[in-house]
Amino acid sequence: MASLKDIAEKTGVSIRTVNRALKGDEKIKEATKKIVLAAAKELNYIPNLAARALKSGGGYEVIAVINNLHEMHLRKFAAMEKVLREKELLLSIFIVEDENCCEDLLKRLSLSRPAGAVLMADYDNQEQYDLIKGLWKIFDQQDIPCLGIDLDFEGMSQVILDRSKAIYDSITYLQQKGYKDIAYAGIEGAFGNDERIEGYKKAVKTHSLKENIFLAPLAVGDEARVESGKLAMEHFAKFAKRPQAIQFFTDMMAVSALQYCQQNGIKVPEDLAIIGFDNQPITAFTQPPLTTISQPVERVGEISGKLLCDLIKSSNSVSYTKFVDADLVERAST
Amino acid sequence: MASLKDIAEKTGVSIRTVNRALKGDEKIKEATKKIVLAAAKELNYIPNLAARALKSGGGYEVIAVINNLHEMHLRKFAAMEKVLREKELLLSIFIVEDENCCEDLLKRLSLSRPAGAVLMADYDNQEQYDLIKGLWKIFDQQDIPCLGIDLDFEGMSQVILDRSKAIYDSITYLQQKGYKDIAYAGIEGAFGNDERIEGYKKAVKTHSLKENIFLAPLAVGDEARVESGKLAMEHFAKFAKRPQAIQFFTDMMAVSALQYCQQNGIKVPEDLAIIGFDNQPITAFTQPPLTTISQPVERVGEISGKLLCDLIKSSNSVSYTKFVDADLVERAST
DNA sequence: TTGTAAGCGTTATCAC
DNA sequence: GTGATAACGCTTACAA
Repeated sequence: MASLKDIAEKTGVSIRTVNRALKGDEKIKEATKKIVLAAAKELNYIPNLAARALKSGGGYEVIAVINNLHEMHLRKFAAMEKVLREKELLLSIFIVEDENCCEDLLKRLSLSRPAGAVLMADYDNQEQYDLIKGLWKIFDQQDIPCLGIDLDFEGMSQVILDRSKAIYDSITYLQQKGYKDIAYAGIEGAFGNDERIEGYKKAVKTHSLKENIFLAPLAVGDEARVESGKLAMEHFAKFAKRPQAIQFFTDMMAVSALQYCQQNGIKVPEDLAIIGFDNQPITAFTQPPLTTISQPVERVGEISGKLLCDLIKSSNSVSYTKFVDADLVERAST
Repeated sequence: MASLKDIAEKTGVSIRTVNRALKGDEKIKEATKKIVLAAAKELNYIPNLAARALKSGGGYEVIAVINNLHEMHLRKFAAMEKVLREKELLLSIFIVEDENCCEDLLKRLSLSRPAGAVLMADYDNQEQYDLIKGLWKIFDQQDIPCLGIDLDFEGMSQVILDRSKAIYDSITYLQQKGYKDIAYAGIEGAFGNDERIEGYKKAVKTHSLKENIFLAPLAVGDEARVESGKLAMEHFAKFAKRPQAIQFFTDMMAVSALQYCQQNGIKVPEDLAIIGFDNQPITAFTQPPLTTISQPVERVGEISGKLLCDLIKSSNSVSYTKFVDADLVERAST
């Protein structure tokens, strides 16, 4: 593997001059520069980033911390990695397993000091929240620039999906389609539920609708989510008049509601319009295909990558918050 | 940021001794070691990987190459990362974007030379196949131990799901449940289709069944897979007697078939039993829940991690192939 | 058991 | 314009 030294020897100039030629910005005779560049090309010179990082003090990798494995996260990874790669940063992943994760992270950091970190972890309960906040504190203490995605620790830079606006928009969309009695079915205390309710209430107010909210109790896991969809449908069935449209907390709930409708002879969207949240792969293939709210994962990843690069470069401790808009994916359930 | 030098100064011993204490494996007085370790902890010492890599030339990380983003892969990552972490290896991801991936990889390798690599990329067509094989050749040329997961380049070490056995087992299961006319619906030329057919044919022979195979044309993407499920159902509908059970190439196809049945008044499993392949999250919640074949992602990840560690350690160029058994997940569709 | 010192490839400060 | 040379933090042969 050719180094500056090799090029220097080959061309007969000093290492410093080779360096100047390669960097391009410093004063150097055109002729020398040409010769050096030719030699560099011939020797297949590739700069050694480890050496560069050593000299300049900075690490050259970004740790992505993640606990809940979803395709969504991976796609954010992908978009982020693309941005980071351009800045010659590597993306390294750290998977949160259990309550030892803080120790694990410290151990991980003892293997290499990253230039920055992204917390993509999410939480379902207080314990997890505390745990993840602990991870952030470690980065903070170590002065490692850290960006949270869909996380809201005070003082941390973050990229957040604007759930409130997303729901406001979806309710508005339903209202414009002519639906009048529009309900929201969420999950008490789940991450992002409050923001959704906020958007719902705002839309209800703006369009002078009747507020109709059902909250299922918090429970973790896919099965629980499916169960909550059924719970919601059973709740609304108790009343004389069913709502004309329901915005669900999540696709899982919505899909489950769809099944309930199928089993109980409720026609979607004629009798009841349904909107999910997340745009999971299934939703395109349900019966009928589900209208849903799509988190723009690529955009989130890209923005996060860029923001993190800025944080790494600037290294002042200001924290930024960036909101990202969701997209409404219209399908046959509305 | 504390360095060996800082610890040395604080404790009054030489850098070399600090290094020995931290490494642990060399001869050193217990007392000295204790003092040094305490100081290291107090100073929050984190080794500088750049410096280490610079000196020793060798990397401390494993690159995972991936192109098609699926939750499955991520879960393999997770299990693998756990194994690697124990060996003080970092997991770094490299996402394959396009036909420039070979150049990109070379560039990536100029940033850090990894200790090993895992190719988790999969392919749908010849071009992709060639591209990914190109990536492997780069690792091979650079003498970087490389493990393929569900990939079969000659001379490369690999961990492979035993699809043939999986299908043999599922057909046998159907036969033992009393089904007689058991069909296989696959996709011509898709990765793993031949192995599935092999297992199917073997089972047909063993149990003296009637061979009944339908192959949809190859097309890429989820929607295409769903479409092929419908194609398969339409194919089988043409005959006087529908098969009693169908093993599908993939969950997507099976789910689509399930929908077809619902729309056409075919009762599952009474009129027709259906088995998928992959155990995707949806399958637990379809109507009825789908019996499917589960790739033991955790086991695959773990085995891969261990095998890769062995490859890195031994550094001889023998290549290993390890087959992993799939699990049958029995649900209500059979 | 511990210490000295060289060197990995780069960058940057000086002096020429 | 160009070239010595020191330094980044770590590893490792060689001394002591």
